[in-house]
Amino acid sequence: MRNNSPSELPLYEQIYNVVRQIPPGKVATYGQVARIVGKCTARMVGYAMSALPLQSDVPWQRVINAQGKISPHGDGIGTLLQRQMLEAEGIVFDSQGKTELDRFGWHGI
DNA sequence: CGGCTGACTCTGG
DNA sequence: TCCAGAGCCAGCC
Repeated sequence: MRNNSPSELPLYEQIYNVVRQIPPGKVATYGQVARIVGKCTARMVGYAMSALPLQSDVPWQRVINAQGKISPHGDGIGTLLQRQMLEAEGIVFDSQGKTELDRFGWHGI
């Protein structure tokens, strides 16, 4: 097993590790991921996501803000792409671009 | 080694 | 309901 010693892994990698655990069709908030990692804040998660390319092994698209909405980032291309990918997974957005965390929110493992 | 940047969240008005 | 400010930390140049 890859030593699961998180202390040896960079914080960003720990965050990515948690994000990879989010199952398809579900979404998690930055704060939620931060809470699972237990040693970083919601901002750290957002910063870590920004360091990821649009195409990566990490389902960064499933990470949204506490309002259940997608935070605008980049030129907006990534934001729109995120919404499209989430819709492709079955996530539904209302006219406000908001999703129901109560229904699609990830509860953790 | 110093400084800058960044996809959040909360509270108050 | 919307706007503004503060707190927070790691990675990169």
